[in-house]
Amino acid sequence: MNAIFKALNDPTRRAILERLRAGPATAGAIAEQFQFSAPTISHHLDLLRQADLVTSQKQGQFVVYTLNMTVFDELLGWLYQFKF
Amino acid sequence: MNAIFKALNDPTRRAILERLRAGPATAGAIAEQFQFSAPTISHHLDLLRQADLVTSQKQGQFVVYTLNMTVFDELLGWLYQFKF
DNA sequence: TCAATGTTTAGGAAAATATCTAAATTTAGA
DNA sequence: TCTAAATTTAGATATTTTCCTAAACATTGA
Repeated sequence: MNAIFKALNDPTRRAILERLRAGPATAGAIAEQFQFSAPTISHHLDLLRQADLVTSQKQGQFVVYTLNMTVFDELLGWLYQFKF
Repeated sequence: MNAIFKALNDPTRRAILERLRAGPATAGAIAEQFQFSAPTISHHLDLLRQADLVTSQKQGQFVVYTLNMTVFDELLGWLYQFKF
């Protein structure tokens, strides 16, 4: 839970998640959309992966990142305790 | 949105929210449940209030904090974009 | 009015975070 | 095999965050 909220507590990382809604993308393609350096984006992706919000698969020299929806269920479960 | 995720990115603050599920409580009553000093808890409550996750009313020398559920809807809305 | 109680504000120290550049690693392809 | 491209790792710095103690503020009630 800690890792999830930590990962979500950054506008760039949330924007990356929103980008991945459109489908998987390579680290480079993701980095292009932001003004930050590739290492900075790589670090953000690492935090998202630590929270299991994304998965990554190496494809040749590329690394493809994919949104992992299952973690959102855990988050929704936490939030719903406040609704009822 | 930023303020909400910032407020939720701390285990003590999340515990405070869970405490308030049981009903409103004074700053002092909340502080008693944790090992931290009163000023520290006061600061956490301030961040929760900035995110509008709680409201506060002064009642005499006490300040009563109440969970504000309406913000959770905003959060749920953000999360649901990933589900569909 | 004065002392006690509840809470917040101020100021500061230690730890965590976000960012950068430079360097290392891995793979593709000439 | 060598070079170029994609990505990550390492190391450094600036900012933010969390926590503390001391002080200030506000309210109650003797």
